[in-house]
Amino acid sequence: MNVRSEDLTARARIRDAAVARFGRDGFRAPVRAIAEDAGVSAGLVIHHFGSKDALRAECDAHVLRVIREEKSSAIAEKSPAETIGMLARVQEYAPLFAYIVRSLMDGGALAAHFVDGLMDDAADYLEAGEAAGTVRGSSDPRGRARQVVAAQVGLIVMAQLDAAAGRGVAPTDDPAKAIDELTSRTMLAGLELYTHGLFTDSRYLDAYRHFQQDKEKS
Amino acid sequence: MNVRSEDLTARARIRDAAVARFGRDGFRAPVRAIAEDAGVSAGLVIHHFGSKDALRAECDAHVLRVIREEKSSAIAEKSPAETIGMLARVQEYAPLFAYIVRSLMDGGALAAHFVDGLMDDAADYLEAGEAAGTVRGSSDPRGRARQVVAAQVGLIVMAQLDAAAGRGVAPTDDPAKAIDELTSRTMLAGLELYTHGLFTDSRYLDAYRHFQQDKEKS
DNA sequence: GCCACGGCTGAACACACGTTTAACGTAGTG
DNA sequence: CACTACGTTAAACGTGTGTTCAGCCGTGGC
Repeated sequence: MNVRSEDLTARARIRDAAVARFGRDGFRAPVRAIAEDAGVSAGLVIHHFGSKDALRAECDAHVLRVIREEKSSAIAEKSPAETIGMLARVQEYAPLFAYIVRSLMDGGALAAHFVDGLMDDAADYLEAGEAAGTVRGSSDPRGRARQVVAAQVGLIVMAQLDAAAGRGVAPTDDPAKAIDELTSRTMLAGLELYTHGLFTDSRYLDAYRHFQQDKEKS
Repeated sequence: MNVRSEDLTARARIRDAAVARFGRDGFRAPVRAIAEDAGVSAGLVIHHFGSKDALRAECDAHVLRVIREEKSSAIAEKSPAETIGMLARVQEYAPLFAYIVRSLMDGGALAAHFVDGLMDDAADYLEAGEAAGTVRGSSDPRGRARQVVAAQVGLIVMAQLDAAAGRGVAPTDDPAKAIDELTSRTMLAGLELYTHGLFTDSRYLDAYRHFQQDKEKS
């Protein structure tokens, strides 16, 4: 955690450099750039990992491992929003967050695992909320968890887009600042939405339920 | 719209082939593949557009143009969900949708414009709903629109991730089917969320409001 | 009929990468 | 000391890919 890069074995230094590079520049970042960051030759990178793809797989595994450690170390009373916010806020984890965002937008395997984890967390958290009486019941808890996580994922992707269009900070550049911008811009609306809902009555919901029933009959 | 590819000028054929290829395989698709799809040589692609990047810019412009036409031709009474659903359902527009999704995950400039458009639509739609009494008031209409669009964007991205992980259909492969899968899996939960909200009371919202007030004082 | 021109092609070029290879140095071991 | 093993490097290799080039072909104008 708090070891200096000098203390790490070359293999670990390459891995960390790769995570940082991939996070900042995306997965098209050249092996040579990663090697330079780690202070080694490009050949050594291949020597240790076999190929660039294998290096990326190792990065995936490493990121996933750190996430799991972080998760298990924190008692499971955190909300998914806090999980994300925490990951981004702690400056030490900024490279990890950037890497995850990249993986998200690349459609990588890690991203699928990551959102699965987010959904599990969200489902647990919502269930706990139900038990505590702060969260409403749902006829589709899994779908609701997906919905909640999707909103977070979408906000991150949109923040990345805004940054590419010259507005705001990219989550892959300065995760902490990006998350701050993001929450300050949508937190109020989001909480209002989650507190009062969007519609004034249940006619849309009823309409969909009837539509579903008709569908089953046919 | 309904012209056969034979009738199009080579330039237009290349453009259409590029949109389709980019949508299916992503922007790393080789120029030669696009050329082959269009039945021309790779050189001609460059001859007409100057460079691959310029070709992509042209594709962006074209997609944006078609979207605008489609939008203006439809009276502005459609919900954002319907806009997306319609885009994907109409099989003719499937390549466009795939292209947009790719642009979304690539962080392209088009994607930023596209979500801007979605947000404008959502804001209009919600405002109309407010006027009609079916949608609640909001203290941050813009933020709410962003929130609603983010949920949609997130669901699309997550569908793409699921497909990459071997679950479900990729929006870039079969947009119509992917959207169907997606709605069947989250529509009920989403409508419940938008109808009743997530929380049983306003304590989270109140807490955030107080937090904001305290922040302003200091 | 001939000329010019623009659409078009196939081959060649240039470059950026991932990967391979041969060699070097150094630490540990008999 | 010799020898092996391993971490490491610089240079070379091969390939995929964007782009350029020289020329072909058909069409319209004089």
